[in-house]
Amino acid sequence: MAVTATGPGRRRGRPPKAEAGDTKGALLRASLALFAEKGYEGTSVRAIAREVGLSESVLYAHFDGKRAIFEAVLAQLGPLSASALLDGLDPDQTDADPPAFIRSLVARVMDEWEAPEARQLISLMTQDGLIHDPALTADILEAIRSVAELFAHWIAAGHLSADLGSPLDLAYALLSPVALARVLWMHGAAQPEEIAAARQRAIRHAEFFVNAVFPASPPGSE
Amino acid sequence: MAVTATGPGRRRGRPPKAEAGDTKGALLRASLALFAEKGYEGTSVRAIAREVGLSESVLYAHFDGKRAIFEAVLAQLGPLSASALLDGLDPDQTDADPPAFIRSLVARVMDEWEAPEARQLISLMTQDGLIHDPALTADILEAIRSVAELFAHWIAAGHLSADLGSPLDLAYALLSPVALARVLWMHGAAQPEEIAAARQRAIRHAEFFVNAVFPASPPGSE
DNA sequence: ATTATCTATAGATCTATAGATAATGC
DNA sequence: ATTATCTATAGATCTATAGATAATGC
Repeated sequence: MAVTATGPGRRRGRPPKAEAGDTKGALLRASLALFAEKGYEGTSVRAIAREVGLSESVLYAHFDGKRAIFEAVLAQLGPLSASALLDGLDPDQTDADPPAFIRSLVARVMDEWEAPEARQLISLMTQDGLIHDPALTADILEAIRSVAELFAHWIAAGHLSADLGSPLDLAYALLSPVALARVLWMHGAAQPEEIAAARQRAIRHAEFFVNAVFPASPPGSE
Repeated sequence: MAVTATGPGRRRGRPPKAEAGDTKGALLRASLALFAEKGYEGTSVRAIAREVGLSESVLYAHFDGKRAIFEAVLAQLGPLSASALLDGLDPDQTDADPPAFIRSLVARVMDEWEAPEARQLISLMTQDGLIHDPALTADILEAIRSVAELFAHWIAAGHLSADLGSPLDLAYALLSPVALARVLWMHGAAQPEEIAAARQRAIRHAEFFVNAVFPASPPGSE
């Protein structure tokens, strides 16, 4: 009924250099968007090809098959996910004002998670059971552990009491509400208000945490 | 090659009452398990039928189609999900010892979430983007709000300081780490150790929270 | 010669329906 | 007559491959 492929599509052989374009990159981007929206099984090779405006078989020229492009999408996002919470961290600076450090840490991760690719990654994970992949939850625990070390350091330096809980307890109490805000609201199709609300939730949590954990810290001192 | 349907399967017409069984219930249970494991698109009507040991078309006798059985599965689990956090709550008792109430609340929800159906529900949600359904996140916020009222009450009654954050901040700080433990580790295929670890995380968090929020509460006083 | 696209198609699988058959309950 | 099952099949869709075609780069 509808003229799906308007006209003859495209000339038959290799396209002239002028209109070449980054087909492989386009396939990856389109695949991420579709897998994030519809899940792995819900996305057909045909749909990916249609999205980039090429024939289905072009995917097989660039990848071994459907599974291979899914894995290429994940591999491409792996580094983004590992973008360490604590990269380029100056120990002296963290000691100067732990509450300020915590506030800026949370603000920074929420910034990162706002990017479309980061949000599509969340949708991908909550679309295909990836969120229950032991490798992933191990990564999450690893991130929490690295922040736990920071708390251990602060306790040793006398910035905060050891009576509230272990460093891991503290790190989990700080980070898991931020992570839940990400999982629930920072998904691929999230509207700007949803994203803003998630950010607000995380920021407010950081504020609560600082109030509850650090003795007498002035809330808006910086 | 393999003799998939051994022999003629089953006699042709309506089965005698003796071997009747709860076909509809069996279809729902099998569907929940498969949707939770493989997702909606990853599950075929054929697979569901094979799981209950009947022909594919029997599903169409009980449901309008694949989508209809998915929705029936969800409808069946709705009440379980809404199993209110605070059902049958005695205001006097909650006032007597808020820390004890919080500890038992967290222990209680972790008990509920340990049930196979509750875990399959989590897998279902993280398999099909349901976790981003506005209706669901609204439900979650509603549960948090109901606990926030409790905190408001405790603040008014002088059990805790109003300086740490709003009642909603407190409720989110208490519940979201428990919810994240559920989402990450209390899935359909979770091993006993994983479930135990999630439970432990939640319990430890409750302990931390009580320590951080209530002035000088004896940890193991009950 | 190689690369990047195309068309055409094989073969599998999927949802859904039609129609047969046998037990049940009135 | 109604209900619960079966077999058979239609028609859609899916992944993947084969082989043609045209531009590129040596």
